[in-house]
Amino acid sequence: MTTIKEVAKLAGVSVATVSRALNNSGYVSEDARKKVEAAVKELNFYPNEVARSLYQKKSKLIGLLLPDIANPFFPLIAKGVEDGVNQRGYSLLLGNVEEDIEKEKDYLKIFSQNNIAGVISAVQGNTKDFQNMPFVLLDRVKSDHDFAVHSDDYTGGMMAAETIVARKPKEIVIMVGPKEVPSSAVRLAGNQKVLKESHLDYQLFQTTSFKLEEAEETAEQFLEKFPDVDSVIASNDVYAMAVMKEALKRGRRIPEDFQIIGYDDMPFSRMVYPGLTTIAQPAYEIGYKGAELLCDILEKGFVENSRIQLPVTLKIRESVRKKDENE
Amino acid sequence: MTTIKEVAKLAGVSVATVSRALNNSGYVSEDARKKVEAAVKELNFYPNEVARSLYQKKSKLIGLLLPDIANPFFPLIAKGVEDGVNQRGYSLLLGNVEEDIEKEKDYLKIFSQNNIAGVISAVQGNTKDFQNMPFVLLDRVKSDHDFAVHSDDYTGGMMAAETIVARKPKEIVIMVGPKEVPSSAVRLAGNQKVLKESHLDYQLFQTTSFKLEEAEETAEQFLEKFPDVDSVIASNDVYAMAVMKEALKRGRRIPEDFQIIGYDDMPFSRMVYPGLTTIAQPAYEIGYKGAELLCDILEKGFVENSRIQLPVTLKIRESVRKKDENE
DNA sequence: TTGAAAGCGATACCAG
DNA sequence: CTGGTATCGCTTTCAA
Repeated sequence: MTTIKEVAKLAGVSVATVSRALNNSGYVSEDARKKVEAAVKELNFYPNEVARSLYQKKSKLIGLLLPDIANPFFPLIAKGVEDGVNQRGYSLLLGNVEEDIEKEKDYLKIFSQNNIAGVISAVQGNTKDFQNMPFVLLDRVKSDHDFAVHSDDYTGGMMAAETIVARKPKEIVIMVGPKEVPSSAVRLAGNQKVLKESHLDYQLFQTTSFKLEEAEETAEQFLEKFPDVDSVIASNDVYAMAVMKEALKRGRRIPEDFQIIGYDDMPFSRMVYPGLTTIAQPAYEIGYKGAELLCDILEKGFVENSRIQLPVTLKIRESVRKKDENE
Repeated sequence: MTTIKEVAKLAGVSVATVSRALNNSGYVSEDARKKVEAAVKELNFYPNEVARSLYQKKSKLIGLLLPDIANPFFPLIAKGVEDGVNQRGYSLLLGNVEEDIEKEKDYLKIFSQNNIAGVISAVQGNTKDFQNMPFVLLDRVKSDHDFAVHSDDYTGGMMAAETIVARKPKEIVIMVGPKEVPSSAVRLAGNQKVLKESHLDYQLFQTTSFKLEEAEETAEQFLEKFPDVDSVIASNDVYAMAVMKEALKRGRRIPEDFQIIGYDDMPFSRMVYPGLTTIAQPAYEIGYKGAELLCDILEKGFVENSRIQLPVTLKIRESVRKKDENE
């Protein structure tokens, strides 16, 4: 790697001048600038970020904390975050923490050791651990005063329930996401509001995780417990797909005598047969907006909207019946 | 952040002694060591990686280049890589390059600017661009002398074909992955060897991408071109699922009059109905082994096996017919 | 407008 | 065994 010193020598100026020319800071004569530019080009020079970061006490790196990169919802978020931070000249240090508090702390330490500029987290850990690092929370957001980007879970919950209500449900079961995940509770509230207003009965099935590995077993338990359920509001698309498969295996016809709606709209939800009806969260946008929000905080030091809520959309596919036109 | 200087002051020794104590390098008296440890604990000190990295010209970061993090095969690889490098004290700088040469170059530059220790890449770019960075290639491996971890594509190709051959195929079509991806050609060779030895006819359908977004359109074209195909060897699971859905939409019954085998065994392949029969690549292990290989190179400077080939396994699910027992 | 020099925080050489 | 100091590559005073 060539250094600023070599550039200075070739250009016949001091390293200070090179630095100023490169950063457009302070005065640099047109003549000096040209000489520097020529030298930079000739030597194919690009600055060492580590040295810059040491002096500035701030790197061009942003830490990304994810609960489970194998869950297809998060790669999309990651992609959005990556594009967002790249746009502003930052790169990502990856931290897949698997809902493990210790691992999260380890990563936060590593981030800090690397003079990270900020953290973007989709993990519902203790924000106290972030210490002085600026951070933005994604998706799983506590309802306090943090900077955050999330989607409209309450409306999403209502939309899911309305979709079912409008389709002659006989026996409704709501599959509720893990208690620790704040958005689960909000979605449930949305579900319940609609169901109560429609005076429809429903039952609850509490899950303990969003983990891929547990989906199939949970789906089995679910249908074991509610063998006659005909309308399911699932906790997310992964679990909806598992339930759908289990129902199909048991000979239920979808959507004729078994209908189901998921949540998230993963890339695969439209690729299965029958296509999964679901509430689409704008995962990529959540990531992208989160990145923008953090970069704004980092650069401007303040920000107009510290909480960004993104709309969800209903994707009707084949896993629910035709709408009851009499409604 | 507290620095080594503050630790030295509190411990009543020099920074040099603190450094030696922390790194177990050089001589440190028991007494001095204790004082340092006490001070470290009291101040909750941990070393700044940026400073260390500047001096050593090598950070504890490893760059990870991925073609498409939204493709469910790669998050698994990423998880394996992450666990593998974590184990050895490294962290990951993420680079999702989307099969874009320029983006790959940009990332390589960023990696270099951050004194990256090495690169793990699942992208088939030009290894010349890696310059002096040690690197390990995953999965999509050119057949030259690079360090690499990949799975046994030839055997995988044979297994896929054998699976079809043993199940009374009527009209076979092989969906061939993108020409630029080396493993596609190897798998095809494996397919063809088996098919030729069985004296079975087959047709080829060339795809141009592994991208999720193009799967559905490709699946449509595929069935448009081969409306009567009854046995498909797909290029990967994503495309297999898309074809499966398209076939189901067209009223084909799976597996009675349409059978299909995929490649990869993504997490979702077993969660769809009917379950997708496929050749499982050990994605997590590929990542993990790749990480180990790179760390060995970095630490030992050499390595016994520079190319690691992992076995693939056949996962029979419901998307193919019962085996013809007369074979 | 320029350059010399003092950091940033850690490592490692070398003299004591 | 220990501590002073040069060094890594870059930024930023400050004096000229």
